[in-house]
Amino acid sequence: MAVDTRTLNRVTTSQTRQERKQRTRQALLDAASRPLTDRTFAGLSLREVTKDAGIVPTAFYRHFDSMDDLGIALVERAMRSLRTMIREARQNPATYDDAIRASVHTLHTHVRANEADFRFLTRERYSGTGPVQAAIATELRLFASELAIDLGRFEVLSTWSSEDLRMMADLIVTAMLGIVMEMVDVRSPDADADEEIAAKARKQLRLIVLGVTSWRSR
Amino acid sequence: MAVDTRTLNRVTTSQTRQERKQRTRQALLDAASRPLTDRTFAGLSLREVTKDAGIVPTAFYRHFDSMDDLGIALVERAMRSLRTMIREARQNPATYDDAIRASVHTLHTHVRANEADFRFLTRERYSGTGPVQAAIATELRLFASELAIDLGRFEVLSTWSSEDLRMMADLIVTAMLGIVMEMVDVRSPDADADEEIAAKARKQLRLIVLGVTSWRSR
DNA sequence: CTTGTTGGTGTACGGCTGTTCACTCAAATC
DNA sequence: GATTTGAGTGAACAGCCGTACACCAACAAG
Repeated sequence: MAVDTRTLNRVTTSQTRQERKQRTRQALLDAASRPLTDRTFAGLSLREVTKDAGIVPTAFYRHFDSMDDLGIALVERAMRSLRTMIREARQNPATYDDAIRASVHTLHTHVRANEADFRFLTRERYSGTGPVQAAIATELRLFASELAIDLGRFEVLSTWSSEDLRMMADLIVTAMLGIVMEMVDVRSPDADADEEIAAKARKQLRLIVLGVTSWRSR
Repeated sequence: MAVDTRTLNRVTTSQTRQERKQRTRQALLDAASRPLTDRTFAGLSLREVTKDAGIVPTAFYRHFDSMDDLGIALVERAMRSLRTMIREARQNPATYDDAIRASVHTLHTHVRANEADFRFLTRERYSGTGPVQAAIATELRLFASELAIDLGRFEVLSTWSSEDLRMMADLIVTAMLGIVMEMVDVRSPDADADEEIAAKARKQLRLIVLGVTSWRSR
């Protein structure tokens, strides 16, 4: 279970100081990620994390100021997953129905490939107040803004006010985060259950997009 | 800050045993509710709650088997708030646009009147695994089912499959829980900010409803 | 080759945690 | 009026928590 970094470091000779430090830093992040499947970040203890990372509690401070500091590092890592996904989804600006199909497929693939990151984001998003939640809120707001800009590029939406575009983007983000939660909370994820959730996602997006076509602003 | 139940009980003479027990039970629930503004339920300790309730830690077990048990009692209390709201909203089966306006108004009023309950529900909903989250998930699923049935009574939706109705109900519930989160997370809630959020809620619902009118199932 | 830097160690502390146990004493029951 | 019941008490426990401190040993820089 617990990775013995000391042994690991001893056998792998001739590594620069920076390499070693980065390696244990990663070990700390990994050790913190693992239990988040069934517990909140707030429920982690510094001692537990350091033990799993294979270092002594006091050595923690060589890498992070506090657990909150580590938490923010986790947010950044998870957001990198999300941004990678968005970049891929942005590649194919097809028609609406194609875009929906492609987007949901991209979402599904990335969520399954980076379950831990997405679970972390969606779970921690609402869990009370704290630096971690603040960081997530900021990133997600930024993300919704970018989506609003993307939406504005569609012809039907070219006349919409930025406020309305933002409203629509928020609805989409909220709905899709709900979908992510469902995917990530399935106990034994099989292809059938996944397809069912994906179908639901497509329908919800289709419902929203259909609303757009018959929208008359104010 | 901390209510001294002992003193309180001493001055108020001649109370039956049941009354006294219920009174401290309530004190425990209240003491548990208070810190939930800025912390997760999982972050509460038995000792802290009993201290705030004015009893000794060991007396806790006279009322609840565990903190999780208390948590479930909190869920039940919060769901009573939600159900009261729904019952009121169900009273006025007006046309779509009126229904949206009335529903959002009802939502806004009840959330502001029972902030603690709604904050608890929306916050705890996603926070990891546990009996509390399971209880919330069950109640919310039940709630979405009822909404799906209500939706089916509208003429435009009479031909929809129950599966599609459920999909739509889930979208509405998710979107409105997002709205509740926004309301409940505003630091200093003034009328203007509230109206802005309410306007957003109305638009999102309108967008969804508009989608319905131009929906062609499969 | 010497010296300074630094990631990791081990001990120790005070404080908080859930739970046990034997107890009191007032209300409820007989 | 005597007896039972049960909510609340208070001391004690083993265990975990974050963090301060002095120390070591290996790498980096001079």
